[in-house]
Amino acid sequence: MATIYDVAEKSGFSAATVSKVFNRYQGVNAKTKEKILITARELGYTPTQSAQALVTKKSWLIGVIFQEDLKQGFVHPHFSEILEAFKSEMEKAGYDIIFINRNFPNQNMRYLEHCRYRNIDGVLFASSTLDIKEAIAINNIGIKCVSVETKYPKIPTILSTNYEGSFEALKYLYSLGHRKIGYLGSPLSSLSGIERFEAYKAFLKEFNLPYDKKIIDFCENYTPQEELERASSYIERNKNDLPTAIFASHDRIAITLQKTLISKGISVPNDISIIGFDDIEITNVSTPALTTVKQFRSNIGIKAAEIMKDLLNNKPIESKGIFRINTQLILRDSTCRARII
Amino acid sequence: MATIYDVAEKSGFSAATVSKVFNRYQGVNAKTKEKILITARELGYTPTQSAQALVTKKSWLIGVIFQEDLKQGFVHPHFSEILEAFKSEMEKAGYDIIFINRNFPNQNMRYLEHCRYRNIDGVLFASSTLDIKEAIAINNIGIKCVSVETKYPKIPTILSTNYEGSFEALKYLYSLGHRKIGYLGSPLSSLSGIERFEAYKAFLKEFNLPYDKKIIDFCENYTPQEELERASSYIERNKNDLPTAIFASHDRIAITLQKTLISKGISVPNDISIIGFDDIEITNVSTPALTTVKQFRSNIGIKAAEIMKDLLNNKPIESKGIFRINTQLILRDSTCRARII
DNA sequence: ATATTTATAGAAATCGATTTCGATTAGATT
DNA sequence: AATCTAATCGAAATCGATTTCTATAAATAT
Repeated sequence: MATIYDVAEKSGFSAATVSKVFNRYQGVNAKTKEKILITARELGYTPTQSAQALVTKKSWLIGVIFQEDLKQGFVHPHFSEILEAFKSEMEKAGYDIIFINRNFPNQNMRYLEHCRYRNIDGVLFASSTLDIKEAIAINNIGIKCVSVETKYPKIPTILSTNYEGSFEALKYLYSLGHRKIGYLGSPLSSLSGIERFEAYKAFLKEFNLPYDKKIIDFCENYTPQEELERASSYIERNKNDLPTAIFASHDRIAITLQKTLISKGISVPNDISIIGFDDIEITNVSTPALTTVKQFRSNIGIKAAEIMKDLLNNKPIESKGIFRINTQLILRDSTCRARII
Repeated sequence: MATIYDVAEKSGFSAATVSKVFNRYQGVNAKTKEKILITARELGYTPTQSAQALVTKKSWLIGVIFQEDLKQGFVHPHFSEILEAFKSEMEKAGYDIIFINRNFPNQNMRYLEHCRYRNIDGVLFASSTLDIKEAIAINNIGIKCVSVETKYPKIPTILSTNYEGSFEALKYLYSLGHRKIGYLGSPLSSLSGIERFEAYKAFLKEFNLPYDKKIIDFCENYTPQEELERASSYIERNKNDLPTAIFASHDRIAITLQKTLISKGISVPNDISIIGFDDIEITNVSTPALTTVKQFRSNIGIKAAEIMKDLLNNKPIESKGIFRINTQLILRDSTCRARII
């Protein structure tokens, strides 16, 4: 592999001048520049990041800390789309994405160490299980941090309008005549889970509907197995007096609920209307297609990238708090007017 | 950030000795080692990869060249799962994954240059649109290469048993009494597409069935729009004399076909049986659930990682040809016995 | 013709590691 | 006590870039 010295020698100039050409300094003669560029091409020379990083202290690397616990990684229908948009935006600015993990063989490397090892410029948190202390530690050594889904102190976070989106969905059910509306939801350990449930409680209050524990349930984690069990037990518990509508606070459990209902001979939406949250791909494939609150995942990723770039360029950002991305209620076939009893 | 010299100074030893401790040399006194390790911990020292790479010529970085054209990236249901398994295996061995892209702002960087820039140790090709020349060029500068889906000269490739899997699916349809079996498929530009269609042709020959152009069609690319158009025109063209079964050579078009049929009042599987290929998540959500040939994506990724590790360790590998991963026919609800006419 | 700017290029130090090879020391052997 | 060995450690070169500051040459002004 050709180095800067090879280019210097062959072109007849010094390494310093070659470097200047590649870093677009002014003060290099046009002919010199051209000659250097030509020999660089001839030799197939590209500056090496490792060597650059040593002196510039910049790796042009953005770490992503991903939910490792679910073993889903890229396959996660929500995060993967956010990440794709984030990656694409950051790449346009010259950054590469790398995944920060903790399974280093030689040493018991934690996230922080991995960041140091790679000289990471910035980190995107896309995990709901990361220890707060670890996030703070990473932020504290000067690495620029942005988060999606989870809020850490002093780290800007992008979130959908969970509250407003949920409220709108519930009002829609109300407008269809539903008065007994159940809730089956995400773990309350996640911020989104909390916000969506807050909306449910506020909705009940505003419309003078009773808070009925029997028709409210939560998962404790995001595993499909548990979701299936919760959906089954939910139906079992209420089989004699089912709600006419259920707000399921994320799509996968909504679909599971819907399938379980149908398998028990309960019609969706005729017997019971269902609204989910997320608008992941399968909502369109399920029968009936699921009415849901769409999250604009690309926008979340793009916004995260914008903030990250501002941080990296030391531009002032609006706040270190929460940035909201709008949601949208998507009407499909899993909801209809409540039957008059 | 603490450097090796900080550790050296504070511990009272030289940088050379500190380095030896971190690189598990023999020939360092146990007490010395302990003292150095302790001060390293106190100072929060982690060796910096950029500096290591400069002398060791090893980046511990594996590049992934991904299908950029579809703009799907991580969201791709097939590649993302392969990639997840590959990444996980490589990380266990101490490598990090990075995405090789071609949109560098400062220079018109191509894949090869990006690899040089990052000093990549190995590359996984997971793209069906990469120019062969670019792949060869990367391989030629000594970067270890492995590919999935697409075969490049001298680069080991992992592929599912497309032929056998397709053949088995077709034989299954035959065993259900189907004699007029259509084919709606992937672009013939992809190796998988070719192999699946080869199986179809061989099947027709072996069972003495006619090759009927009217019930055979291919997409030219993988866009959902085109798939919808093809599915519609396929049905339109054959509406007076539909096949009793169709082998759709990837799941998404199978689902599209199925939905289109149902929307026209044609029952799946009663009027027409459908088998797909891939077993992506949505096959289970669609109604009826899709019978399909499952690809073991994790196994593909794991195998790719194994070969990559062997290459990186300069172990001899079995071949530079194609490694096959078995498929499995998954029976669901989109197939049934042909009606007796 | 001389003095003064202005452009341009390079010498050398530096970044943070690794690695070779020689120096030193302690321990064993005679 | 002298010699030899083995263990341990460090000086210094090196990797491939960047960046500062100085030197030189050319252009301009006096």
